[in-house]
Amino acid sequence: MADLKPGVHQLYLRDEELRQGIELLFYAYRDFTAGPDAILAKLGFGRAHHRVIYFVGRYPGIRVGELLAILRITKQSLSRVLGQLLREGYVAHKPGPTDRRERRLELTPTGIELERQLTENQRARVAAAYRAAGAAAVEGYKKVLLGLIDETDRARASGTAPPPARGR
Amino acid sequence: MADLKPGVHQLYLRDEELRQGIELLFYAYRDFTAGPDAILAKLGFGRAHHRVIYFVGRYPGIRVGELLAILRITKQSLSRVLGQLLREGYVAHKPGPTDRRERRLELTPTGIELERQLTENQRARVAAAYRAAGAAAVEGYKKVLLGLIDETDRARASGTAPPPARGR
DNA sequence: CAAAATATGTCAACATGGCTGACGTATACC
DNA sequence: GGTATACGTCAGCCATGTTGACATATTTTG
Repeated sequence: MADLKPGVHQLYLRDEELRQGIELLFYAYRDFTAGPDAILAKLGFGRAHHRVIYFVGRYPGIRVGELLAILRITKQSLSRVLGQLLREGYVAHKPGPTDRRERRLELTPTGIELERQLTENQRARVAAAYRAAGAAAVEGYKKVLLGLIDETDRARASGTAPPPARGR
Repeated sequence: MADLKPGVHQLYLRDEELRQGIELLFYAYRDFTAGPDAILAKLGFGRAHHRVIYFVGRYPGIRVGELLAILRITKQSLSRVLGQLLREGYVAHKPGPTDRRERRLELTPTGIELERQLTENQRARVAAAYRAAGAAAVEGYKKVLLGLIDETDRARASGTAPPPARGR
């Protein structure tokens, strides 16, 4: 019963370590989305609306196709929420400057206000976690998360890619 | 156009920094769940089934109520997926050792095999990210994620809490 | 022991947000 | 002038969350 072989022991540690990495992500995401969800529910919106508002706010002038690539959902799914946001005046669109087939999206003042309110919640949570963990930990956090992201999207996620709506 | 006031500049950096922290979580979660989702789809299961299988595998003998607390969903929602998993032979239950109202859940051999298959995908992803980032970064990753989790669940998420199904 | 509390399940109805497939329109490009 | 592209829409399906009400078995408590 004593003295497990080191190989076995290491395997156990490794599994525990990896499972913890998995679970932390689950719990963090679960709690991270809870705040905005509550605000959205009052407006008759859902998490999908938040994502659209967030990224349109983040990249004003973004094209529909770029939004689809970021969210990784179908245009029909996007259409439902984006249509609502357009009709209810949170998002506006105008034709692209050179290619008039494009719809360049941006937040209206109402949309900006909602975005601020929603994201403030998450920003505060991240800020608190950063403060508690320290600058070195933050670097590690970013490094590991970046490694979890599909290689094709790492540039975008790390902010080293040019913003989507460059050619305005 | 030159020389922004330091206050303004810092505010900008801070916002960028926090937004990046938010987005990394979004992208990582998006890509992290994609692999298992594909496997599950073939079996007619969804992400919810994975979560149940995962945590039952993680804590054999877990009670239904504990599972609800971890997942933060209603018993009706859980019932749907758990019922399927029970009927299709991935999960089994037996009465609690002292309190026979309880249903202690565990994976069947079939369930264990599916769990392995699903989680292996994520374990590999985490392992690769850990390897690429280094041990120090991993510490930071854990520290920050832990700070993002509701305080009530930090002990559980960090593995410092006793496993739910202790009294077997 | 009877009553209350607890652990769990179930039925029914509804909302959100994914998906596929098919088809339509406007604009750009060769 | 024909093809490709950016985007939209209609219709229907599925997974998974919700609320509310009620049922059953078992434990705890006065």
